[in-house]
Amino acid sequence: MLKFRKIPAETIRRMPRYLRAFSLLGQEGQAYISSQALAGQLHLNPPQIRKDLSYFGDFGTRGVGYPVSDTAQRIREILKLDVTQKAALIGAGRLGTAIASYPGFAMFGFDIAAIFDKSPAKIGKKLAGLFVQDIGDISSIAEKEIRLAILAVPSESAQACATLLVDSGVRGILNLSPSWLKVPKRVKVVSIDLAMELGTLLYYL
Amino acid sequence: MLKFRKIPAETIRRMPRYLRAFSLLGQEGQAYISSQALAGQLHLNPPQIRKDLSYFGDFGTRGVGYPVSDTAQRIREILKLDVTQKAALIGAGRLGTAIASYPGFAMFGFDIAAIFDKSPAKIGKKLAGLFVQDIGDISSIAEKEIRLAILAVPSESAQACATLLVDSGVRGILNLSPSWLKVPKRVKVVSIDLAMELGTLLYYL
DNA sequence: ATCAGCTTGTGAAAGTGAGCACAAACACAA
DNA sequence: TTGTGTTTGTGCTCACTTTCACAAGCTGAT
Repeated sequence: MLKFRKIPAETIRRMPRYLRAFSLLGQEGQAYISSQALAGQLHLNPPQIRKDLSYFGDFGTRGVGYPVSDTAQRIREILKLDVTQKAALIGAGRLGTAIASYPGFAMFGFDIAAIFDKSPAKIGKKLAGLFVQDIGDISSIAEKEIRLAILAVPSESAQACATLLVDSGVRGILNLSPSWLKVPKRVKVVSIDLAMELGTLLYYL
Repeated sequence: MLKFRKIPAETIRRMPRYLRAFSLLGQEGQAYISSQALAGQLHLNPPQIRKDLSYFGDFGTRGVGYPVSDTAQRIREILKLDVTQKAALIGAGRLGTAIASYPGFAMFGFDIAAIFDKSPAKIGKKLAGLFVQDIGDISSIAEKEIRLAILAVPSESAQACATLLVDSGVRGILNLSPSWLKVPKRVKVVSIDLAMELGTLLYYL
C-alpha cells in the first residue's frame, strides 16, 4: 500500500491509461490480468504498473493478477470518474466542434453539459445536441455545478476566458491553446499544445 | 556548451516553447531578453532556461541576455524548422478539419501538404485549400518527400494507418488517438490523448 | 582604466522517478 | 499436507531532472 507516501505526478498521469485498459478488458469479458500481460499491452514495465497501483491500495491477488472490473471501478473512484463529470466547452469553432463530438470523453464518463462562444454567428446554433450560448452568460455554469472546462479558443482570448471561468467557480481547465494561463492556486490547468508536440517530434527525425 | 553530454528529453520538449516565446518577442521588436524575464513569461526557473539553451551552444551574452532574433533562428535550426516541414494529415473528420486549419502549425513553419481519408464521402472534397485524397493513394507522399504525419482517425483505424504511413517512408507520427502504435524503431511517435489529460486534471480537483 | 552592476554558463547538490530483485502470498496438483 | 509454479507488493539502487551557487564575462559610468 506504500502508506504515507506522496503519489508521484507521473503515476497520476498513467492512471487514465490503466482505466482505459481495464475498461476494455472488462468489455471483452476477461476476469483477471497480470501486470506482465498489461505491461505488454501498454508498453510499460510490469513493476511500474504494480507500484503505481499499490500507491492506492492492494488491488491484486498474488499468483492470480488484478481483477479486471473491480480494479476498473476503483480507478474510476480515484479519478472521480465514478460519477458523471460535467464539463463546459468554451469555443464552438472547428476545434470546439471536434471536441464536442469526441467519443473519448463519453467513454470516460465526461459529459459536455454546456457550450459557449462569443461569435453571434455561432450563438444559438446546435452542436452535439446542445445550443451554443453567449460567453457573457458563462456564470450560469455555477448553478449547474460545472467545475471543469475545456478551452478551445484562440490564444488571444484564452486568458480572458480563463478568468471568466474561474470567476464562475471552475476548478479545472483543459487548455488547448499554447498560452500560459494565470489562475489562482486552487485552479488546476492542463495545457495541450499541438504545435509544440510536433516540434518535439521533428527533433528526433 | 556542456560538450559531449546527452541532451535530456525534457529539454527537447521545452525547446518549442522557447521558440514561440522568442518569435513573439521578435515580432514585438525586443532585441534582448534575460533568462529571468523569459522565465517570468514561461513560468520556469531562470537557471533551467540557461541550462537548456547551453546544451546547444552559447546563445547569450553575459550582462546583456539572449539576442532575440538570433536565438529564435538557432532554435529553428535545432528543431529543423528553418526549412518548411511538409506533413500529411490522415483523417478528414471533425478533428482532421480542425487540424487542417489550425493556425499554430503555420506559425512554426509546418505545411500540411496532403490530406487523406478512407470515406468516399470525403474524398475529393476541398479542405484548407487541398483536395482530400483516397487513403489507398497514400504511397504518393514518398514522392513528395513528406516525412511527417498527423494521425486524426478513430483508434480502430490508427494502427492500420500507421503501418501504411511507415511503408510510405514517414519518419514521425503525431498520433491523436489513444491507441499505442507499433512501428519500427526508426519511426518516432508522439501521442496525445485528450481524455487522458482531462482524467489527470480531475484527480487534482 | 577601473569599478559597480548585471547576466550567462556550469559543476555540484538535491529532488524525483524508474527498474530490479526478492520475500510474501495464492492456486492447484499430487 | 506438501510442493511447484505463478504473481503481487516493495525496499533498494540507479538514472534522470531540477535547482542552487558562483566564477567568468559583458556594459556603461566615472
